[in-house]
Amino acid sequence: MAGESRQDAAARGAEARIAAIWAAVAAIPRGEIATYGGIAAAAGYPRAARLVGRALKLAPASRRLPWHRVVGAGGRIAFPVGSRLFREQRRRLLAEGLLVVKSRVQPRRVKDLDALLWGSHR
DNA sequence: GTTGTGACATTAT
DNA sequence: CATAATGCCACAA
Repeated sequence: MAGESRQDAAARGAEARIAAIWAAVAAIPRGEIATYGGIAAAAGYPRAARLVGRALKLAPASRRLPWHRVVGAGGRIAFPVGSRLFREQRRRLLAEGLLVVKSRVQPRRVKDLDALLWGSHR
């Protein structure tokens, strides 16, 4: 029987990786973020961060992936500051209650502890 | 088959 | 903070 070539196997493997990455991205909870490296590791391919970027670029819009929740190391948005995609990602993150300052997503932090302890109560 | 590039990361300088 | 060097995977020229 016709065995598959190495290239065929490689292509098949690539599809599996892409699918695993899409699944990992889809699993990011609303209001939270993950890094490219983290997604790669979660998908079972540590140190393949670049693959994540490629997978997202190839993802069809119909997939409705929360791609905006994927950021670079240290919470950095991976697009050039001011570019169309940069603004789009920042807008979506802000819409989920995340704070974005200078191309960087700020760590989740209690907004106003005083209010939580004293103010909102009555 | 080699080279350059990319929605990246990590470490060193 | 910026650069450079490596590692990683896929793809185009």
